[in-house]
Amino acid sequence: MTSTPLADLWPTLPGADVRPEAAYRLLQAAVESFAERGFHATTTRDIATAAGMSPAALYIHYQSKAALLAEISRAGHAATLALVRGAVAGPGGPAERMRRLVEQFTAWHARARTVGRVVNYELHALPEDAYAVVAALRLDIEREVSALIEAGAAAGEFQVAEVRTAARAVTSLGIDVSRWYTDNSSETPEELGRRYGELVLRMLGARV
Amino acid sequence: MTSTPLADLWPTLPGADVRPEAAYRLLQAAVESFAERGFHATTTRDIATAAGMSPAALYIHYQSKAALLAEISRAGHAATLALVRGAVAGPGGPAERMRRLVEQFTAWHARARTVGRVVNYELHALPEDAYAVVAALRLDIEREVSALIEAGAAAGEFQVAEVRTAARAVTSLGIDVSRWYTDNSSETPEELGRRYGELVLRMLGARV
DNA sequence: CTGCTGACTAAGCGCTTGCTCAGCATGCTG
DNA sequence: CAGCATGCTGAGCAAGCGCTTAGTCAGCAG
Repeated sequence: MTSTPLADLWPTLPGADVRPEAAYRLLQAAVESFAERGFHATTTRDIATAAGMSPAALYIHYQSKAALLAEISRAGHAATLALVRGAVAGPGGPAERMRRLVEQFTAWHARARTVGRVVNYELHALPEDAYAVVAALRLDIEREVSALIEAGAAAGEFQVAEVRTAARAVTSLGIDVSRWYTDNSSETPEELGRRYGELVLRMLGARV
Repeated sequence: MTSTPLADLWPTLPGADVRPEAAYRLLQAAVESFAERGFHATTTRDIATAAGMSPAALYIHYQSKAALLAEISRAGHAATLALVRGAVAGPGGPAERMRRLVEQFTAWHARARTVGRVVNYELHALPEDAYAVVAALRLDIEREVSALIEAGAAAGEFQVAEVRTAARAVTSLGIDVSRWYTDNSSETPEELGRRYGELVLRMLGARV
């Protein structure tokens, strides 16, 4: 069993209430298969079998294999954006907000690494229209981080030469966690989050 | 045309002298196809056509589609390890060596991003024996970075709470560059390298 | 010229893929 | 009870896959 794939993640999402239990099982099976083998190496038989059904059942709940990927990617990005906005909107100055953002962003990419892998590394397999939706969400995430760094620089809490580069580095660190984090990793997602929060604040020139 | 895929990279590698020109063209075509679409979404017809041959010609120079991937991955990892060792072996104290390492590591992942994508994101498609070879090289890379951070901490040049986590963050930042860097990126690979070098030194608590 | 070699192609084999469809069990409605 | 919708399966189709095979042809030694 992988740890906390989407059971805690999906139901709370706006517009992502996966109604029949069978559809949810298919979604879960697809996330795990796509994360492990990649979209193209996963067959519809893999997904259906993992969900305890025949291949034909998949097409009652989703239009195609690609539609499953699109739904996973959309909901995963929406969840990430919500997490980022929640952290930024909380109390405190830019440094405190940034620490919270990195802690949660990092912990999420460790805990929900299966979803994270699909979300970040299977973009190229998305149909064009689904990609457009997801690209807009990614831009929003980047803008939130950039705005926070800008605010910190303006307040004199951060010293950064280039806001865009710094923002890239911050999101990059978090995203890449979903690539390398495993069950065998010595740190819990929360520990890793705290340590990354510390590293990022120093990177941004905040007095820690 | 993508920028500097392997023309400048391959011939200098130990044990990777791709002799017949046709075999080299196939390798180049495979790198670009795997980077763009992924291993499983790339067909042998794609590769052969891009190299200006019929599908059957591929099997004269390589045993299988997977053998092509294995060769790309092996040589790419060997090149990265050589780059890391070169930077660490150079003159100066830990901070100076680390700056050089990050500058070159980052610039390489931007410049040779097609190779970088295959090397870092297609590991799961490798046959078991090829994976073992590559895993050993990756461990060597991680050890070089960890040792350098340890040396810096011992010399009082770095302040790090956890060496392993810091090493992960350093390599992670560089690797992820190959995911997001494009021809449209506003910074050159070298500019990006210098900026990342600065960020990493601050992250490690060095006085900059 | 002959005989041979190594790089290559046209054709296609056996298999797997994403997806479809006729049919069946179940449970709700009148 | 009939009538019908829902959720699902077994069987299988057309297309495309990695890879093989038989054969062509340029180049070169004798």
